[in-house]
Amino acid sequence: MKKIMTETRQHFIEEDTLQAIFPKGIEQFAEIHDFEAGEFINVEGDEPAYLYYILSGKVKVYFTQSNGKVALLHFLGTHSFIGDMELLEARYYSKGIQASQKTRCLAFPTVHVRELLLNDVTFLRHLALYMSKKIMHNSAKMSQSLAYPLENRLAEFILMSENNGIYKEKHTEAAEFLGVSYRHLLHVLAQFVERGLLQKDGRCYILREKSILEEMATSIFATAIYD
Amino acid sequence: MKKIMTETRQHFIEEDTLQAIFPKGIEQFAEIHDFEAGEFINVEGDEPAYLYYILSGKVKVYFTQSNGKVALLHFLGTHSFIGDMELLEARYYSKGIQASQKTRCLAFPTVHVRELLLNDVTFLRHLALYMSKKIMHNSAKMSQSLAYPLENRLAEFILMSENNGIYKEKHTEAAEFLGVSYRHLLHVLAQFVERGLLQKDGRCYILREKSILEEMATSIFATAIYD
DNA sequence: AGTATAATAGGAGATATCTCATATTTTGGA
DNA sequence: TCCAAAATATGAGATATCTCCTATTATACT
Repeated sequence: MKKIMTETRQHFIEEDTLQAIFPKGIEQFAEIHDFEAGEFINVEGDEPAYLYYILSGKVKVYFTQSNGKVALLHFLGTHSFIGDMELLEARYYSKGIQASQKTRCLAFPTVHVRELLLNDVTFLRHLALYMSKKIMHNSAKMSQSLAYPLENRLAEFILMSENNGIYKEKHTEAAEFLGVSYRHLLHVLAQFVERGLLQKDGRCYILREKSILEEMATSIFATAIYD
Repeated sequence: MKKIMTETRQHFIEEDTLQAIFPKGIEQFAEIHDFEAGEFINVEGDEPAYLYYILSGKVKVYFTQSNGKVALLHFLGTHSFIGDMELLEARYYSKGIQASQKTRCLAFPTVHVRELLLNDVTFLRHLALYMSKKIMHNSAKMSQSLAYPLENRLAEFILMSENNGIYKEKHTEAAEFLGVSYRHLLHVLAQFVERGLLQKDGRCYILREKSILEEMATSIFATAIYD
């Protein structure tokens, strides 16, 4: 992880969008953290020291279940918060957060900004709105996703996690995330290869027919409620 | 729907829990609305005129999908909000809300309380916390639910929607909610009857072995993350 | 380096679930 | 009152998905 220093930092913090979200006076605490793909932003169980706001990139959220299996819970992209729940109520068990691509975040040290943020009406309003959108997005997704076979959900997952045309998630994690057996995931992946959508290259897969994958994936959301 | 008048009203509004959520000065706008089972609290698409806070009972949230099918989205119980998203941002398309049992709500006319609530730090904090819990609950549920066959999810659904030991949801709606085909739902229901868990009585089902149903249902949440 | 553990890979049979087809009954208006 | 639409029921065959099994690599730890 790399922290960016003053001049460049000012540049980001003065963005209009950020003015509309974060209160005056928070600039002095703002840092900018850059993470490489694969780097851990937070280790599961650790009290996160920062409230992050994603400026660019994408991260994965992990959680270890009681049976010891690690489950990929979801992805977060630009304009998402990390550590928002812990900011609201410290007792929450934090999850593992890993950068899935090169990711740049605004980072506020929790101890310094908690008071300020939790007493700022604009920030709280934004946070509530952010969460309400997330809830709607989740429930729309959930109700739809049950209705489609793995083929469609896998297409979406591949597009979500691909980098530069290369898909290389661990099958064990993908299976957990998609809620299917490892065996069946392999089966459908093999079908994709057979149909020429993917090309296997060692342990990775090269996306050969992105447009078809997109078509299969978007059919899930053709009837989705919210964007 | 019945509105409750002054003396009784005061009684509810002075509850400690409510003091901790809603700002001073809101009492003058507070109303108490009672709904009978089956009564509609909000008609889909109507701008809800009230922000509701459920004091007791249970409601169902409906949504009409683009294909015209009506889907049961979820249930809300005590301490839940109705109309919170619309309070935050009016443009949201409201859903249909129907009382599933006798339900009593605190009701605040949106036009009168929006300003007050959206500028109250305590309320916003509570709302954000409420939403963050909902998010966690949803995602825990989603990740778990995919992993279990209909048998378990149906057991949970029956317990959730049963009243006085009688289950009488429409099969079409239940199938939508559970994300399975109508045919399969009937199949599993028939199994339940055959095993003596339910007893068919005309168009209703009588719960015969609630403890077994509970066991099947809770097995879903044995490894759940949050309560 | 060597060994245990996790990840990859694929076969085969069992289940869960879907689709389609068809008949009957309810229900909500014209 | 009657009709069209929706809900209930059930059968049969097709698919999706699971479980169990067995091998073969990677990976991590000693």
